[in-house]
Order: sequence, then structure tokens, then C-alpha cells
Amino acid sequence: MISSPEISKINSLQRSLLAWYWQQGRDLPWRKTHDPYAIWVSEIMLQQTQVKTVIPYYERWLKTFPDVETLATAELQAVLKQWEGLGYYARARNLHRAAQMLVQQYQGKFPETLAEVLALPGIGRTTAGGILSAAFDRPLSILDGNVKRVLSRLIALPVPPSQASDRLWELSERLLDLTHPRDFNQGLMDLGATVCTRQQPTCLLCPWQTDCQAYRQNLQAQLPMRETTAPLPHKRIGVAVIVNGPQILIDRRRAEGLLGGLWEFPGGKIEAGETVEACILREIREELAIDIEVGASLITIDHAYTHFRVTLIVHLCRYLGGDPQPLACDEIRWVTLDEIEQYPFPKANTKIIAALKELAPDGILTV
DNA sequence: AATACGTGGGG
DNA sequence: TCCCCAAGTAT
Repeated sequence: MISSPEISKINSLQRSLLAWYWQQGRDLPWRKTHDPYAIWVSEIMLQQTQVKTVIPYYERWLKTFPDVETLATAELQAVLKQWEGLGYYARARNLHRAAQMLVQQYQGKFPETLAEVLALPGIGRTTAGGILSAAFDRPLSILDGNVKRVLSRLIALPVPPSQASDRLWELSERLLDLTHPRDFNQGLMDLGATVCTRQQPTCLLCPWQTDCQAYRQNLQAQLPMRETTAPLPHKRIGVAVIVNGPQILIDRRRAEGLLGGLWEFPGGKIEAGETVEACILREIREELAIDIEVGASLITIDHAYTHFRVTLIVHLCRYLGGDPQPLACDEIRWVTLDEIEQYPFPKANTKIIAALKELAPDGILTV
């Protein structure tokens, strides 16, 4: 059994963290408010995403969708366009859907109980605790990446955090200062983000230094223990930029799953022993039921997702005939190079658009 | 319980 | 180039 801080130590840990936070805590945009809507948006954006990346998206989002009613009545495409580039697009779809639930079920007023907040799509235990403690100062704990690292070091956890989830949650709950839940949680995250960092933690500046088991055993560089990871599979994808006069064919991916609801250039996986040209011809016939002629290579893009890597091999193609059918997507459109930026695209596809604009600065493509 | 789900930055 | 991972959730 791992030794945890004793109850008598808890008060001291709470006081020292709060004192540190009040002096050294970060000044972040979402800390200027107690508006549960704004705090909710920030919490969703911050899932698996660094603060530095989130800040400009957060500021822009609140200008476009200043309140839950505005978000609820917006088009999903407009919501995805605001989210474009942030990744994990289910977060945007869930935010939109949850906004509609809030308007319908709560007249737009954010609920204040854990059960009600957890029932909203995209909100799990950490996000719920983060919102309710930050917005209403409710005494609910969190366990995000920062807190996992801080607590793993505090008790010198001898296994990867994912294998000790229950224990870390218990510790987060036991430590929470019930008189200052908002500041305590924010302080715990700030400690992880600025002092108890993954690499080269500055233990000399840490308010918990003398209580930290990792520091006492000089294990802070080894903890938390790494999670085991599987090697990433690699796929080669043939992609078609189908040109018909001034227009290019794009399709909207199905609403669920990878990059759901975003637009893309059509294509698919290159099978073993298949040439890129044959793959593109086959995919376009299978998914759109039109005839094309595969032309020159435009660009090749390597891109890494969380669970696999892809190489997109993009060819310019000439439209020959047939009425495009949405057999594997939700919608098809012919757009000009000028119109294309209105549509939300995944990051790898924006590189294709950039290559097209470079090839045809006047917007006229010749294939 | 294990896997799907984006992107950018650091070493 | 490659690996790791960052304010996690859903299934």
C-alpha cells in the first residue's frame, strides 16, 4: 500500500497550495468570469489541448457565440468552422447539441448539480468538476493530466496513472479545500502546468516540495510512469481533386466518427498491390459513381493522427461525366477555389487547398 | 476494458 | 524523423 498524506497534513497542503496560487497563479481569460457558459466552452476546448492553443479560439468563439442561445441556434457548419484546426471535432458537435439541450431543458440556464451536468454530451467527471467548481464554487474534484502528474509525484505512484484512476480520484477528493474549491482546483492545475511540469519540474519553487514523495526519493524525473503504447498503423490514401471547369468537387464526411461533419477531397485507402491511379479511379467510382481521368500528382502529405498515420497522395483529376452520388458521404458540392474557404476542412486537407491556390493564383485550374 | 478521436510543440 | 503528450469523453 502506498502511503498517502495523513489528514493532519491535508490542511497544510491546502493552505500552501492556495497561498502559492494566489501569488503565482496564471492569469487566464476564462478566470476573469464566473459565467458557466464561458467556463464550459473553455473546459471543452482545453480537453487534450494546450492552453496556448486554446486562447485565440476561446476569444474568437465568445465573440461569435456569446451565449448559449446563440450557439444553440447556429448552424452546425458554422460551429465546425469556428472549431476548424482545434481537432477532436466531436467536442464541437457535442457543444452544439448540449447547447440545444440547455435551451430546451433549462431555459438556457446552466444546471448546478453534478448529475445534470454529467448528462450533457461531451462532459465527463473532470469537465463537470471543472465547470461547477469554477463557475459556482461547488466542492467537486478534478483529475486532468496536470492533476494526475502532480498527485502521482506527491505519492510516488509506482504504476502509470491510468492503472490507479480510483486511487487518484480519492486523493483529489481528499485534498480538495472545501472552502475554496474553485481556487484549489485551478491552483492544482497551475502547479502541474508551471512547476510540476513533465520535463524538468522546478521542485525548488513548489509549495508541496517537503511533502512530495517523488522529490524526497529523487524520482520526480521518472514519475509519473509512462503508459504503454502500441505502434501506429500506417495507411496510404489516394485523394482526387476533381476539376470541372472552374469548379472542384468536395464532399462532407458523415456526421459521426473521424473528422465527422467536415469537408474533404474524396479518396480512399490504397490496397496492397494497387497503384495510386487505380485506387483513385476505384474509390471515385465506388463512392461517387462518376467517371474521371486521373492526372498529374499535386502534392503528397504525411499526417499523424492519434491512432494511425496517413500519407495522402493527391492527384489532379478531370471530370468526365456522371451525376455524383453521396454513396459514402453526407453531401457533395462543386465549389470554386474562392468559395472553398467557407467550408470547414481537416488540417491535412488545408494543405491541399494551399497547393491548389499556389498552382492557380487566379483561381483558374487547368487539368 | 480497450480503443477511437486531431493537432501542435518539444526533445 | 520519431516519440511523447497536452485542462478527456464516448462507446
